[in-house]
Amino acid sequence: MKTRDKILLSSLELFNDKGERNITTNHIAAHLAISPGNLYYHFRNKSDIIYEIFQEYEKLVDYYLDIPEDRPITVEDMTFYLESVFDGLWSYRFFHRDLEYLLDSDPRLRQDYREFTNRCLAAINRIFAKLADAGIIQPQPEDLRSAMSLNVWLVITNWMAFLKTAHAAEEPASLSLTELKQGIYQVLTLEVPYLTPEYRERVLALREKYRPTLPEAQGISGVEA
Amino acid sequence: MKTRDKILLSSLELFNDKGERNITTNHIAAHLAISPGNLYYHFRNKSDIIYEIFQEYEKLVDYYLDIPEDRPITVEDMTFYLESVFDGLWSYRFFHRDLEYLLDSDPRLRQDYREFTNRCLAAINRIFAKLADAGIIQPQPEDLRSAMSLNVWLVITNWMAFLKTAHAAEEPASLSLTELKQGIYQVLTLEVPYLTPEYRERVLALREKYRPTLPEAQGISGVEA
DNA sequence: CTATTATTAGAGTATATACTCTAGGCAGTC
DNA sequence: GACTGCCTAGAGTATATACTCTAATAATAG
Repeated sequence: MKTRDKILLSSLELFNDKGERNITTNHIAAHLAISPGNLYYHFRNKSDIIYEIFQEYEKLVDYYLDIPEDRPITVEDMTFYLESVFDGLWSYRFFHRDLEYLLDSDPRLRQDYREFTNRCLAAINRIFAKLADAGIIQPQPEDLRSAMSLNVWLVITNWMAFLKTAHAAEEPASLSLTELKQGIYQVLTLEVPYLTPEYRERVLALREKYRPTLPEAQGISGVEA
Repeated sequence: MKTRDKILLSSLELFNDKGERNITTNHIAAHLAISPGNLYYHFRNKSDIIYEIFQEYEKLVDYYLDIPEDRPITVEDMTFYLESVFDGLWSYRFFHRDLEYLLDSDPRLRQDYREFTNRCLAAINRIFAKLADAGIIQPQPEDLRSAMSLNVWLVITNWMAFLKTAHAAEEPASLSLTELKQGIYQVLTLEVPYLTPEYRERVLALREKYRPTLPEAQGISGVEA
Protein backbone atom coordinates (compact mmCIF):
# COMPACT_ATOMS: atom_id res chain seq x y z
CA MET A 1 0.00 0.00 0.00
CA LYS A 2 1.20 3.46 -0.87
CA THR A 3 2.48 5.63 1.95
CA ARG A 4 -0.08 8.24 1.10
CA ASP A 5 -2.93 5.81 1.60
CA LYS A 6 -1.38 4.45 4.75
CA ILE A 7 -1.31 7.97 6.14
CA LEU A 8 -4.99 8.42 5.42
CA LEU A 9 -5.87 5.09 6.93
CA SER A 10 -3.82 5.54 10.08
CA SER A 11 -5.06 9.05 10.54
CA LEU A 12 -8.64 7.90 10.37
CA GLU A 13 -7.96 5.11 12.79
CA LEU A 14 -6.19 7.35 15.29
CA PHE A 15 -8.72 10.16 14.95
CA ASN A 16 -11.59 7.75 15.55
CA ASP A 17 -9.83 6.25 18.49
CA LYS A 18 -8.52 9.28 20.32
CA GLY A 19 -10.19 12.25 18.72
CA GLU A 20 -8.69 14.58 16.14
CA ARG A 21 -7.78 17.08 18.82
CA ASN A 22 -5.53 14.59 20.57
CA ILE A 23 -3.73 13.38 17.48
CA THR A 24 -0.88 15.40 15.97
CA THR A 25 0.83 14.90 12.66
CA ASN A 26 3.82 13.66 14.64
CA HIS A 27 1.64 11.00 16.24
CA ILE A 28 0.46 9.82 12.87
CA ALA A 29 4.01 9.63 11.54
CA ALA A 30 5.21 7.80 14.64
CA HIS A 31 2.33 5.35 14.41
CA LEU A 32 3.37 4.51 10.87
CA ALA A 33 7.05 4.57 11.77
CA ILE A 34 7.76 7.15 9.13
CA SER A 35 9.35 10.56 9.50
CA PRO A 36 7.35 13.78 9.84
CA GLY A 37 9.10 14.98 6.73
CA ASN A 38 7.72 12.04 4.85
CA LEU A 39 4.21 12.77 6.01
CA TYR A 40 4.55 16.38 4.92
CA TYR A 41 5.85 15.26 1.58
CA HIS A 42 2.47 13.64 0.94
CA PHE A 43 0.24 16.20 2.61
CA ARG A 44 0.70 19.92 2.91
CA ASN A 45 -0.87 20.02 6.34
CA LYS A 46 -3.19 18.32 8.78
CA SER A 47 -6.26 19.98 7.28
CA ASP A 48 -5.55 18.38 3.93
CA ILE A 49 -5.54 14.95 5.50
CA ILE A 50 -8.84 15.62 7.21
CA TYR A 51 -10.32 17.05 4.06
CA GLU A 52 -9.48 13.96 2.06
CA ILE A 53 -10.89 11.69 4.72
CA PHE A 54 -14.06 13.74 4.65
CA GLN A 55 -14.31 13.31 0.90
CA GLU A 56 -14.20 9.54 1.34
CA TYR A 57 -16.94 9.79 3.94
CA GLU A 58 -19.01 11.97 1.69
CA LYS A 59 -18.63 9.60 -1.22
CA LEU A 60 -19.62 6.64 0.90
CA VAL A 61 -22.78 8.24 2.26
CA ASP A 62 -23.75 9.63 -1.12
CA TYR A 63 -23.42 6.16 -2.52
CA TYR A 64 -25.59 4.69 0.21
CA LEU A 65 -28.23 7.37 -0.07
CA ASP A 66 -28.84 6.98 -3.75
CA ILE A 67 -32.63 6.68 -3.78
CA PRO A 68 -34.06 4.75 -6.72
CA GLU A 69 -36.41 6.84 -8.83
CA ASP A 70 -37.88 4.07 -10.92
CA ARG A 71 -39.49 1.88 -8.28
CA PRO A 72 -41.30 2.20 -4.97
CA ILE A 73 -39.38 1.90 -1.74
CA THR A 74 -39.68 -1.03 0.67
CA VAL A 75 -39.15 -1.61 4.37
CA GLU A 76 -35.96 -3.43 3.41
CA ASP A 77 -34.72 -0.36 1.58
CA MET A 78 -35.38 1.73 4.65
CA THR A 79 -33.50 -0.75 6.81
CA PHE A 80 -30.62 -0.66 4.40
CA TYR A 81 -30.47 3.13 4.47
CA LEU A 82 -30.49 3.21 8.23
CA GLU A 83 -27.90 0.48 8.62
CA SER A 84 -25.67 2.06 6.01
CA VAL A 85 -25.83 5.54 7.43
CA PHE A 86 -24.91 4.29 10.88
CA ASP A 87 -22.10 2.21 9.39
CA GLY A 88 -20.75 5.33 7.76
CA LEU A 89 -21.12 7.29 10.94
CA TRP A 90 -19.16 4.61 12.73
CA SER A 91 -16.33 4.42 10.24
CA TYR A 92 -15.80 8.17 10.29
CA ARG A 93 -16.95 8.83 13.80
CA PHE A 94 -14.16 11.25 14.63
CA PHE A 95 -15.63 13.68 12.20
CA HIS A 96 -18.80 14.73 13.97
CA ARG A 97 -17.00 14.95 17.27
CA ASP A 98 -14.94 18.01 16.38
CA LEU A 99 -17.13 19.15 13.54
CA GLU A 100 -17.39 22.81 14.44
CA TYR A 101 -13.69 23.27 14.93
CA LEU A 102 -12.89 21.43 11.73
CA LEU A 103 -15.29 23.56 9.72
CA ASP A 104 -13.92 26.72 11.28
CA SER A 105 -10.38 25.80 10.27
CA ASP A 106 -11.09 24.87 6.67
CA PRO A 107 -13.40 26.88 4.42
CA ARG A 108 -13.45 24.15 1.75
CA LEU A 109 -14.63 21.69 4.32
CA ARG A 110 -17.24 24.11 5.60
CA GLN A 111 -18.65 24.62 2.15
CA ASP A 112 -18.57 20.94 1.25
CA TYR A 113 -20.07 19.84 4.53
CA ARG A 114 -22.87 22.29 4.12
CA GLU A 115 -23.75 20.90 0.72
CA PHE A 116 -23.37 17.40 2.09
CA THR A 117 -25.87 18.18 4.85
CA ASN A 118 -28.31 19.51 2.31
CA ARG A 119 -27.98 16.41 0.15
CA CYS A 120 -28.56 14.18 3.15
CA LEU A 121 -31.60 16.15 4.21
CA ALA A 122 -32.96 16.01 0.70
CA ALA A 123 -32.40 12.26 0.64
CA ILE A 124 -34.19 11.76 3.95
CA ASN A 125 -37.00 13.88 2.64
CA ARG A 126 -37.25 11.80 -0.51
CA ILE A 127 -37.24 8.61 1.54
CA PHE A 128 -40.16 9.88 3.57
CA ALA A 129 -42.01 10.85 0.42
CA LYS A 130 -41.49 7.42 -1.06
CA LEU A 131 -42.41 5.68 2.18
CA ALA A 132 -45.68 7.53 1.97
CA ASP A 133 -46.09 6.58 -1.68
CA ALA A 134 -45.52 2.96 -0.73
CA GLY A 135 -48.19 3.20 1.95
CA ILE A 136 -45.75 2.53 4.77
CA ILE A 137 -46.27 5.87 6.45
CA GLN A 138 -49.13 8.29 6.11
CA PRO A 139 -48.52 11.13 3.69
CA GLN A 140 -47.74 14.44 5.31
CA PRO A 141 -47.68 18.02 4.05
CA GLU A 142 -44.31 19.12 2.68
CA ASP A 143 -43.77 21.40 5.66
CA LEU A 144 -44.05 18.72 8.23
CA ARG A 145 -42.06 16.28 6.19
CA SER A 146 -39.14 18.71 5.97
CA ALA A 147 -39.18 19.34 9.68
CA MET A 148 -39.37 15.61 10.35
CA SER A 149 -36.45 14.97 8.03
CA LEU A 150 -34.42 17.53 9.87
CA ASN A 151 -35.26 15.86 13.16
CA VAL A 152 -34.12 12.55 11.76
CA TRP A 153 -30.85 14.15 10.78
CA LEU A 154 -30.42 15.71 14.21
CA VAL A 155 -31.06 12.41 15.93
CA ILE A 156 -28.69 10.51 13.66
CA THR A 157 -25.81 12.95 13.91
CA ASN A 158 -26.16 13.41 17.65
CA TRP A 159 -26.72 9.83 18.69
CA MET A 160 -23.04 8.98 18.97
CA ALA A 161 -22.26 12.03 21.08
CA PHE A 162 -25.11 11.08 23.35
CA LEU A 163 -23.80 7.56 23.78
CA LYS A 164 -20.30 8.75 24.49
CA THR A 165 -21.28 11.39 26.99
CA ALA A 166 -24.09 9.56 28.74
CA HIS A 167 -22.02 6.43 28.97
CA ALA A 168 -20.67 4.89 32.14
CA ALA A 169 -18.03 7.02 33.79
CA GLU A 170 -15.72 4.04 34.16
CA GLU A 171 -14.91 3.47 30.52
CA PRO A 172 -14.97 6.74 28.64
CA ALA A 173 -13.69 5.32 25.38
CA SER A 174 -15.62 2.10 24.90
CA LEU A 175 -18.35 2.15 22.33
CA SER A 176 -19.48 -0.49 19.92
CA LEU A 177 -21.11 -0.51 16.53
CA THR A 178 -23.99 -2.44 18.06
CA GLU A 179 -24.67 0.30 20.55
CA LEU A 180 -24.38 2.87 17.83
CA LYS A 181 -27.01 1.10 15.81
CA GLN A 182 -29.44 1.49 18.65
CA GLY A 183 -29.74 4.92 17.15
CA ILE A 184 -31.94 3.21 14.58
CA TYR A 185 -34.40 2.57 17.37
CA GLN A 186 -34.50 6.29 18.00
CA VAL A 187 -34.98 7.13 14.36
CA LEU A 188 -37.79 4.63 13.99
CA THR A 189 -39.36 6.12 17.09
CA LEU A 190 -39.86 9.26 15.02
CA GLU A 191 -41.81 7.28 12.44
CA VAL A 192 -44.03 5.39 14.86
CA PRO A 193 -46.98 7.78 14.93
CA TYR A 194 -47.06 7.98 11.15
CA LEU A 195 -47.07 4.28 10.38
CA THR A 196 -50.04 2.97 8.42
CA PRO A 197 -52.04 0.11 9.94
CA GLU A 198 -50.80 -2.20 7.15
CA TYR A 199 -47.17 -1.79 8.02
CA ARG A 200 -47.34 -0.80 11.65
CA GLU A 201 -46.58 -4.18 13.18
CA ARG A 202 -43.83 -4.92 10.75
CA VAL A 203 -41.94 -1.70 11.38
CA LEU A 204 -42.50 -1.94 15.12
CA ALA A 205 -40.98 -5.41 15.04
CA LEU A 206 -38.01 -4.07 13.10
CA ARG A 207 -37.64 -1.33 15.66
CA GLU A 208 -37.62 -3.84 18.49
CA LYS A 209 -34.51 -5.41 17.05
CA TYR A 210 -32.58 -2.26 17.80
CA ARG A 211 -34.00 -1.62 21.24
CA PRO A 212 -31.25 -0.63 23.63
CA THR A 213 -30.43 -3.17 26.27
CA LEU A 214 -28.55 -0.95 28.71
CA PRO A 215 -30.55 1.40 30.91
CA GLU A 216 -28.26 4.30 29.96
CA ALA A 217 -28.92 3.96 26.29
CA GLN A 218 -32.60 4.23 26.96
CA GLY A 219 -31.95 7.50 28.60
CA ILE A 220 -34.20 7.39 31.59
CA SER A 221 -32.08 5.48 34.00
CA GLY A 222 -32.24 5.50 37.73
CA VAL A 223 -29.36 6.33 40.02
CA GLU A 224 -26.22 4.38 39.36
CA ALA A 225 -23.35 3.47 41.59
CA MET B 1 -16.72 42.60 41.07
CA LYS B 2 -14.22 40.12 42.41
CA THR B 3 -11.40 39.02 40.13
CA ARG B 4 -12.47 35.43 40.51
CA ASP B 5 -15.93 36.18 39.19
CA LYS B 6 -14.53 38.32 36.41
CA ILE B 7 -12.42 35.37 35.31
CA LEU B 8 -15.46 33.12 35.16
CA LEU B 9 -17.47 35.69 33.27
CA SER B 10 -14.77 36.51 30.74
CA SER B 11 -13.97 32.87 30.21
CA LEU B 12 -17.59 32.10 29.45
CA GLU B 13 -17.80 35.01 27.08
CA LEU B 14 -14.62 34.09 25.24
CA PHE B 15 -15.45 30.40 25.14
CA ASN B 16 -18.89 31.11 23.72
CA ASP B 17 -17.45 33.46 21.20
CA LYS B 18 -14.42 31.60 19.93
CA GLY B 19 -14.76 28.09 21.28
CA GLU B 20 -12.95 26.64 24.28
CA ARG B 21 -10.34 25.07 22.05
CA ASN B 22 -9.25 28.45 20.72
CA ILE B 23 -9.07 30.21 24.09
CA THR B 24 -6.05 29.76 26.34
CA THR B 25 -5.66 30.83 29.94
CA ASN B 26 -3.30 33.50 28.68
CA HIS B 27 -6.04 34.84 26.42
CA ILE B 28 -8.40 35.07 29.34
CA ALA B 29 -5.86 36.89 31.46
CA ALA B 30 -5.01 39.26 28.63
CA HIS B 31 -8.68 39.98 28.00
CA LEU B 32 -9.08 40.98 31.64
CA ALA B 33 -5.73 42.81 31.65
CA ILE B 34 -4.50 40.74 34.54
CA SER B 35 -1.40 38.57 34.78
CA PRO B 36 -1.41 34.82 34.17
CA GLY B 37 -0.12 34.44 37.72
CA ASN B 38 -3.17 36.20 39.00
CA LEU B 39 -5.48 33.92 37.08
CA TYR B 40 -3.70 30.87 38.45
CA TYR B 41 -3.95 32.26 41.93
CA HIS B 42 -7.72 31.96 41.63
CA PHE B 43 -7.94 28.74 39.64
CA ARG B 44 -5.64 25.75 39.70
CA ASN B 45 -6.10 25.14 35.99
CA LYS B 46 -8.29 25.62 32.96
CA SER B 47 -10.41 22.57 33.79
CA ASP B 48 -11.40 24.10 37.10
CA ILE B 49 -12.69 27.19 35.37
CA ILE B 50 -14.72 25.09 32.96
CA TYR B 51 -16.01 22.91 35.74
CA GLU B 52 -17.30 25.88 37.67
CA ILE B 53 -18.97 27.33 34.63
CA PHE B 54 -20.63 24.00 34.05
CA GLN B 55 -21.96 24.01 37.59
CA GLU B 56 -23.60 27.34 36.95
CA TYR B 57 -25.14 25.96 33.79
CA GLU B 58 -26.35 22.90 35.61
CA LYS B 59 -27.89 24.97 38.37
CA LEU B 60 -29.66 27.19 35.87
CA VAL B 61 -31.21 24.36 33.90
CA ASP B 62 -32.15 22.44 37.03
CA TYR B 63 -33.91 25.53 38.25
CA TYR B 64 -35.80 25.93 35.00
CA LEU B 65 -36.77 22.28 34.78
CA ASP B 66 -38.33 22.09 38.20
CA ILE B 67 -41.67 20.50 37.28
CA PRO B 68 -44.53 21.30 39.68
CA GLU B 69 -45.97 18.19 41.28
CA ASP B 70 -49.08 19.75 42.76
CA ARG B 71 -50.84 21.04 39.70
CA PRO B 72 -51.41 20.08 36.07
CA ILE B 73 -49.18 21.48 33.38
CA THR B 74 -50.27 24.03 30.78
CA VAL B 75 -49.22 25.02 27.29
CA GLU B 76 -47.70 28.13 28.89
CA ASP B 77 -45.58 25.92 31.13
CA MET B 78 -44.38 24.00 28.14
CA THR B 79 -43.50 27.21 26.32
CA PHE B 80 -41.61 28.38 29.37
CA TYR B 81 -39.62 25.16 29.58
CA LEU B 82 -38.69 25.32 25.94
CA GLU B 83 -37.76 28.99 26.02
CA SER B 84 -35.74 28.54 29.18
CA VAL B 85 -33.83 25.53 28.00
CA PHE B 86 -32.85 27.29 24.80
CA ASP B 87 -31.88 30.37 26.77
CA GLY B 88 -29.62 28.23 28.90
CA LEU B 89 -28.20 26.54 25.85
CA TRP B 90 -27.45 29.94 24.41
CA SER B 91 -25.76 31.33 27.50
CA TYR B 92 -23.46 28.34 27.81
CA ARG B 93 -23.26 27.44 24.19
CA PHE B 94 -19.53 26.75 24.21
CA PHE B 95 -20.17 23.74 26.37
CA HIS B 96 -21.89 21.41 23.94
CA ARG B 97 -19.48 22.32 21.21
CA ASP B 98 -16.47 20.61 22.76
CA LEU B 99 -18.42 18.36 25.05
CA GLU B 100 -16.62 15.11 24.35
CA TYR B 101 -13.19 16.55 24.79
CA LEU B 102 -14.19 18.35 27.98
CA LEU B 103 -15.62 15.18 29.49
CA ASP B 104 -12.56 13.21 28.50
CA SER B 105 -10.29 15.68 30.26
CA ASP B 106 -12.19 15.90 33.51
CA PRO B 107 -13.70 12.88 35.26
CA ARG B 108 -15.70 15.06 37.68
CA LEU B 109 -17.29 16.79 34.74
CA ARG B 110 -17.99 13.48 33.03
CA GLN B 111 -19.75 12.13 36.07
CA ASP B 112 -21.71 15.31 36.72
CA TYR B 113 -22.71 15.72 33.12
CA ARG B 114 -23.96 12.19 33.00
CA GLU B 115 -26.19 12.77 35.97
CA PHE B 116 -27.26 16.08 34.51
CA THR B 117 -28.32 14.36 31.30
CA ASN B 118 -30.32 11.84 33.26
CA ARG B 119 -32.06 14.56 35.22
CA CYS B 120 -32.93 16.41 32.04
CA LEU B 121 -34.27 13.28 30.40
CA ALA B 122 -36.32 12.50 33.46
CA ALA B 123 -37.70 16.04 33.43
CA ILE B 124 -38.64 15.81 29.76
CA ASN B 125 -40.29 12.51 30.47
CA ARG B 126 -42.26 14.00 33.33
CA ILE B 127 -43.31 16.90 31.16
CA PHE B 128 -44.67 14.50 28.56
CA ALA B 129 -46.49 12.55 31.23
CA LYS B 130 -48.08 15.70 32.57
CA LEU B 131 -48.93 16.96 29.10
CA ALA B 132 -50.83 13.74 28.63
CA ASP B 133 -52.52 14.13 32.02
CA ALA B 134 -53.57 17.62 31.00
CA GLY B 135 -55.05 16.29 27.78
CA ILE B 136 -52.66 18.24 25.59
CA ILE B 137 -51.06 15.18 24.05
CA GLN B 138 -52.35 11.66 23.84
CA PRO B 139 -51.04 9.33 26.52
CA GLN B 140 -48.37 6.92 25.36
CA PRO B 141 -46.86 3.77 26.81
CA GLU B 142 -43.83 4.39 29.01
CA ASP B 143 -41.54 2.85 26.42
CA LEU B 144 -42.48 5.19 23.67
CA ARG B 145 -42.48 8.17 25.97
CA SER B 146 -38.90 7.47 27.06
CA ALA B 147 -37.74 7.14 23.49
CA MET B 148 -39.56 10.34 22.56
CA SER B 149 -37.98 12.18 25.46
CA LEU B 150 -34.58 11.05 24.34
CA ASN B 151 -35.31 12.30 20.84
CA VAL B 152 -36.32 15.66 22.26
CA TRP B 153 -33.01 15.80 24.11
CA LEU B 154 -31.08 14.86 20.98
CA VAL B 155 -32.82 17.54 18.95
CA ILE B 156 -32.31 20.20 21.59
CA THR B 157 -28.63 19.51 22.20
CA ASN B 158 -27.81 19.19 18.53
CA TRP B 159 -29.77 22.09 17.15
CA MET B 160 -27.03 24.65 17.70
CA ALA B 161 -24.38 22.50 16.07
CA PHE B 162 -26.69 22.09 13.10
CA LEU B 163 -27.20 25.82 12.78
CA LYS B 164 -23.52 26.54 13.02
CA THR B 165 -22.46 23.91 10.53
CA ALA B 166 -25.28 24.27 8.04
CA HIS B 167 -24.98 28.03 8.11
CA ALA B 168 -23.84 30.15 5.22
CA ALA B 169 -20.17 29.77 4.43
CA GLU B 170 -19.68 33.51 4.47
CA GLU B 171 -20.16 34.15 8.16
CA PRO B 172 -19.02 31.16 10.14
CA ALA B 173 -19.43 32.79 13.55
CA SER B 174 -22.74 34.61 13.33
CA LEU B 175 -25.64 33.07 15.13
CA SER B 176 -28.46 34.68 17.03
CA LEU B 177 -30.65 33.68 19.93
CA THR B 178 -33.64 34.06 17.62
CA GLU B 179 -32.27 31.50 15.23
CA LEU B 180 -31.43 29.21 18.10
CA LYS B 181 -34.98 29.34 19.30
CA GLN B 182 -36.16 27.99 15.99
CA GLY B 183 -35.10 24.77 17.62
CA ILE B 184 -38.38 25.04 19.46
CA TYR B 185 -40.10 24.55 16.12
CA GLN B 186 -38.21 21.31 15.72
CA VAL B 187 -39.08 20.11 19.19
CA LEU B 188 -42.73 20.90 18.71
CA THR B 189 -42.59 19.01 15.42
CA LEU B 190 -41.95 15.92 17.50
CA GLU B 191 -45.17 16.52 19.40
CA VAL B 192 -47.38 17.23 16.41
CA PRO B 193 -48.67 13.70 15.78
CA TYR B 194 -49.55 13.26 19.44
CA LEU B 195 -51.54 16.44 19.95
CA THR B 196 -55.14 16.01 21.04
CA PRO B 197 -57.87 17.61 18.91
CA GLU B 198 -58.63 20.05 21.76
CA TYR B 199 -55.17 21.52 21.82
CA ARG B 200 -53.96 20.80 18.34
CA GLU B 201 -54.63 24.20 16.81
CA ARG B 202 -53.23 26.04 19.77
CA VAL B 203 -49.93 24.19 19.82
CA LEU B 204 -49.62 24.37 16.05
CA ALA B 205 -50.07 28.13 16.28
CA LEU B 206 -47.38 28.30 18.94
CA ARG B 207 -45.12 26.24 16.73
CA GLU B 208 -45.66 28.62 13.84
CA LYS B 209 -44.15 31.41 15.88
CA TYR B 210 -40.80 29.67 15.82
CA ARG B 211 -40.85 28.65 12.21
CA PRO B 212 -37.48 29.26 10.61
CA THR B 213 -37.38 32.03 8.06
CA LEU B 214 -34.16 31.14 6.28
CA PRO B 215 -34.17 28.27 3.83
CA GLU B 216 -31.05 26.79 5.47
CA ALA B 217 -32.64 26.57 8.87
CA GLN B 218 -35.48 24.64 7.36
CA GLY B 219 -32.97 22.17 6.15
CA ILE B 220 -34.18 21.37 2.70
CA SER B 221 -32.76 24.20 0.72
CA GLY B 222 -32.02 24.31 -2.93
CA VAL B 223 -28.66 25.04 -4.44
CA GLU B 224 -27.06 28.24 -3.21
CA ALA B 225 -24.55 30.55 -4.79
C1' DC C 1 25.05 3.14 -16.74
C1' DT C 2 23.24 7.68 -16.09
C1' DA C 3 20.16 11.25 -15.37
C1' DT C 4 16.05 12.39 -13.42
C1' DT C 5 12.35 12.06 -10.44
C1' DA C 6 9.93 10.33 -6.46
C1' DT C 7 10.33 9.22 -1.84
C1' DT C 8 12.21 9.16 2.76
C1' DA C 9 14.86 10.31 7.10
C1' DG C 10 15.66 13.09 10.70
C1' DA C 11 17.28 17.03 12.80
C1' DG C 12 15.55 21.44 13.54
C1' DT C 13 12.39 25.68 14.30
C1' DA C 14 9.04 29.16 15.46
C1' DT C 15 5.23 29.52 18.03
C1' DA C 16 1.95 28.35 21.41
C1' DT C 17 0.24 26.57 25.74
C1' DA C 18 -0.58 25.52 30.41
C1' DC C 19 1.31 26.58 34.27
C1' DT C 20 5.12 28.13 38.08
C1' DC C 21 7.80 31.06 40.93
C1' DT C 22 9.36 34.97 43.25
C1' DA C 23 8.75 39.33 44.73
C1' DG C 24 6.04 42.68 46.13
C1' DG C 25 1.77 45.71 47.08
C1' DC C 26 -2.27 46.76 49.84
C1' DA C 27 -5.71 46.60 53.64
C1' DG C 28 -6.63 45.89 58.03
C1' DT C 29 -5.15 45.24 62.96
C1' DC C 30 -2.56 45.38 67.17
C1' DG D 1 5.07 51.01 62.56
C1' DA D 2 5.08 46.23 61.97
C1' DC D 3 2.72 42.09 61.20
C1' DT D 4 -0.51 39.23 58.59
C1' DG D 5 -3.28 37.55 54.89
C1' DC D 6 -4.96 38.30 50.60
C1' DC D 7 -4.07 39.53 46.03
C1' DT D 8 -1.28 40.76 41.87
C1' DA D 9 2.56 41.32 38.41
C1' DG D 10 5.39 39.51 35.24
C1' DA D 11 9.18 37.01 33.88
C1' DG D 12 10.07 32.40 33.05
C1' DT D 13 9.71 27.20 31.81
C1' DA D 14 8.87 22.61 30.12
C1' DT D 15 6.47 20.61 26.75
C1' DA D 16 3.95 20.22 22.59
C1' DT D 17 2.68 21.21 17.88
C1' DA D 18 2.61 22.02 13.09
C1' DC D 19 5.64 22.30 9.89
C1' DT D 20 10.50 23.05 7.22
C1' DC D 21 14.94 21.99 5.28
C1' DT D 22 18.66 19.41 3.61
C1' DA D 23 20.58 15.49 2.27
C1' DA D 24 20.34 10.95 1.10
C1' DT D 25 18.19 6.89 -0.93
C1' DA D 26 15.22 4.26 -4.03
C1' DA D 27 12.85 3.89 -8.48
C1' DT D 28 12.49 4.71 -13.24
C1' DA D 29 13.49 6.21 -18.00
C1' DG D 30 16.56 6.69 -21.70
